[in-house]
Amino acid sequence: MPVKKEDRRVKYTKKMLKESLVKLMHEKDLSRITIKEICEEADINRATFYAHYQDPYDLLSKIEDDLMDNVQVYLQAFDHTVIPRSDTEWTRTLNMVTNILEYLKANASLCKLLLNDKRNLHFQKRIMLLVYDPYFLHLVTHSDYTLEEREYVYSFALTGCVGIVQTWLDNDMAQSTHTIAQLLIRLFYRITMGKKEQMASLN
Amino acid sequence: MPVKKEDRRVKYTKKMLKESLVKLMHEKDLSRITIKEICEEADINRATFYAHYQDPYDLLSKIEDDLMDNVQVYLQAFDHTVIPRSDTEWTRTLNMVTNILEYLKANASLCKLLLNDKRNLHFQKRIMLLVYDPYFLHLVTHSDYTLEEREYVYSFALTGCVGIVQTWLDNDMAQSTHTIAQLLIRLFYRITMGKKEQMASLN
DNA sequence: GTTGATAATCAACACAATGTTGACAACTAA
DNA sequence: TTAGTTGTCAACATTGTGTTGATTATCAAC
Repeated sequence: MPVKKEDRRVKYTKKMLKESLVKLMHEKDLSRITIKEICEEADINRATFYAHYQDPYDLLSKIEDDLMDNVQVYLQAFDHTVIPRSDTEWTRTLNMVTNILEYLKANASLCKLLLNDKRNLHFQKRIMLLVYDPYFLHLVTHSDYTLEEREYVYSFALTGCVGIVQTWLDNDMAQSTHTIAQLLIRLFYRITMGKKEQMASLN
Repeated sequence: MPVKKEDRRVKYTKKMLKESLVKLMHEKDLSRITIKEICEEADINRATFYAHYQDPYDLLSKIEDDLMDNVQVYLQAFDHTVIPRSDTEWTRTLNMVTNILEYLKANASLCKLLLNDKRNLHFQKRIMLLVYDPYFLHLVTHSDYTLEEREYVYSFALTGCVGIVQTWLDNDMAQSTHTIAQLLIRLFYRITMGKKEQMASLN
């Protein structure tokens, strides 16, 4: 994102403030966290906070951006314009989704904070969109839904996936990433593809 | 909720504070709204605010409760333990969902505020649960999903429905409530029912 | 109606958080 | 090493918070 290289001090300040907010969010709700607290915890002057962020919500959104960037890495190698048809292609899709879930699991503490907040679906959807949005156009053109329906069907499938990941985190990731990845893909396609497209390999 | 009858003054105070918050939320984000502002707008002393609510978030949750109560009315007459099988039963289900959507449409201004906030899925899910939770047990026992899968499938379907309503509100309710209700029911059952249960009447 | 116990409202207070300034210090690139 | 730029911070005025005890409205019982 920042084109120009960041000052060493800025890097330090931002790192400290981010860590501080995450720590505080484990203790209490964001709405009860003050800028003063964040700065005291990070041992950074409050005025410096204002030099970089508007308020705690703004800071949180930057933490979200960081996580998004990391997830993005797993998608770089994945060609989104291919609708899986062969066994090999299904395996590739499954691997990609599994990798992302593995990443969420490895960073469970932060992810639960960001993804599992019942009052904050916004971020969850952003993550899902990262994965599925490039698919959309290709998928719907192969379905038997009417044009008007397609947007809603997509919305259903996308938000549905968010719901699964939320529940998985709620259950402390009791199921394997592979199991969840399979279920995610299976349900997503069960919805987005038309009847004629239902893949035997998914059932 | 309140067993005892409320003082006339209390009714007035709560009404004013709620209206005030809703008005302010049309202007700016909840995180930027202060208790002082709410009270000035409502012309109520700040100390009185504290006598009834903790903070603006608490007040908002009470506004949500009010809306929940209203939606609940549409469900009273509806028997949740029946899985629709006959045409008549499907029509009853469709009517119930349509009625709720009509209510949301009639209160679009408030509903968009509560339901369409991308950062607040919590309330949306509450509404959906109101409708579908009683169904759950009956539905999954008739599906071909494994026991482990059922919780996730349900979560997918429920959250998916939220996504559709959000999108509908985003589109300024361009489609008829009937169209959306049909799609909601169709997709919900397409997911929650097993293959063997797929109803011809829904396609 | 009048009354008296109960409960809600509010003005005023002490304190805590906010947002901004201008002076100083650290960083970078020449 | 140095000059110019940029980041940090102490201190200030302002605004918001949460609580108290005095005051007033409500309502049930008479």
